[in-house]
Amino acid sequence: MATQKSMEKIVALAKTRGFVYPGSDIYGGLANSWDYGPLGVQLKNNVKAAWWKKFVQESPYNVGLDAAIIMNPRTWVASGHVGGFSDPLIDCKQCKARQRADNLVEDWNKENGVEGVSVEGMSPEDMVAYIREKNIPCPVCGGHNFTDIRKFNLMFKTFIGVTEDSTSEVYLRPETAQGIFVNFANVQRSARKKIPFGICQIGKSFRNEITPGNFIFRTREFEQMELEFFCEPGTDLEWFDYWKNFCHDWLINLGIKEEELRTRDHAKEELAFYSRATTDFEFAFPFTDWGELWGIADRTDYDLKQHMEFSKQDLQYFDPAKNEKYVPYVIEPSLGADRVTLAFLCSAYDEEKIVDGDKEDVRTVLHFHPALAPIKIGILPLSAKLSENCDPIFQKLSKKYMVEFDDRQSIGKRYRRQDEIGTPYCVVFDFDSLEDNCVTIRERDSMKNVEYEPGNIRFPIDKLEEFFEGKFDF
RNA sequence: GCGGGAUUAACUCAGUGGUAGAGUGUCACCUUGCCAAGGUGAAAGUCGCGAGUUCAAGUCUCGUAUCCCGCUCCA
Repeated sequence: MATQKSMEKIVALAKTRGFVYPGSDIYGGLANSWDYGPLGVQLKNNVKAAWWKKFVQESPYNVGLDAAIIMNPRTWVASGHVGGFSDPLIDCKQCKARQRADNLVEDWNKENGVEGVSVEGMSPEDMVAYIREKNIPCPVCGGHNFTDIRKFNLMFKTFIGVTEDSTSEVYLRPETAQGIFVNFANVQRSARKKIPFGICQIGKSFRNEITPGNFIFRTREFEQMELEFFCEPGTDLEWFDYWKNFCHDWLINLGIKEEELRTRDHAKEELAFYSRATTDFEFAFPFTDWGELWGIADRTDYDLKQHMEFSKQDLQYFDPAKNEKYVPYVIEPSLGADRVTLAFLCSAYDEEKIVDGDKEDVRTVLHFHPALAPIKIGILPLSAKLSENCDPIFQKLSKKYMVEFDDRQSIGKRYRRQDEIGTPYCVVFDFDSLEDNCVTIRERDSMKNVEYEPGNIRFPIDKLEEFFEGKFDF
């Protein structure tokens, strides 16, 4: 019987066991920055490797890319981030509520049946003037006393070169996607790809979010795993469904449960300006009902067309079969590496009640898919007297797997510790091992010893590599 | 940016003006022969920071920093 999981417990476990620490901890932290500890980096690397394997290595369509974080600033003009990646925020002086001025105007227009007035073209000054002119009230308290509009650009700015003059101003990328779009022609040509094909990238992105939070769910510095899949216009909706299913299967095969996952199609009004269709996979995070996990968007030919216009380069694809040129459509499944790592952590977390006679006990266990488990095998001598006998086993297995040796305290306590960090197998060297050169292998999920052959739980030490072969594949 | 809360050992917290505490964890030694919490001992805190009041401040006052939660927002 599982007890309830809570974010506090998961965050506490993450810190005590070394998955995730608060960033800059000894200086009192830095808001919403987090550092991955020894187990966390393993876990996240495993998540990224599992994604790369399915989306690049095993894919007949996709290839990989690793583009620079700092790009030519004109990229962000073309993509619309310089102009549009900021929110015009306005505060009500009376009740202190903050809202987006454009939403305020739009909502008021809709309610009052005003048509033909587009907020899109308004400058912040225009919006303030419009709000004053129409006497638009604060939707929270009804007041009319607003501050001026402040624009928060969500892109981090920095400077190239040693002097901070505006000619060398650059941005940290707010999404990895643009690094793919600007390399579309390079990749297509050099990898000799025919449409349909995709380009995958894992990398850091930076957004000056107004409100980050919820542990590593939303941070200002985060890692994305994105695929931009280029296809012929008109086939985009088919491919949209194809990748939707592909993403779904990836999550399920790695242990996310169906009931923790749902899809949500964006309504027409909600769609970003570049998108024709968007579906989110949402995960049942403990801190909220559902949180966005994986956004799959049909970006049409918007991005490539923008870059064609701003760079004056021809990014059309020549289809030799049809003997025609076109700008491909793009399907973009975009996944946050930190976010999905958190989802796997939450999904794996469990507290099991163990009843043994009149003794009752709770075991905290992370039921990671073996491919994701940070430590694959715990190597445990039954008694500390046998520690040295484990050396050859450690040497052999550590060549292939991330293993951990532990001889502290009682064997039961060590099993619990390995359960708590999600180690799927423990190899135990006992006193009989000295005689028969065999060990027992204990399995995390069953808490039972694995049988080598029916009726026999003793494993020859020289057969261990054979046993573990393929056990951690995905 | 606004509002609220918090800040004492690695963690969770107790401590209402008079010598800095507990549990868990960690480490050492012993014990432990297959599913945690047996023994002995140890390390570990200028009580977020700075002023003030007082014979005396973790405790009262003021300021300040940081974190957390909520709101606005999320390409």
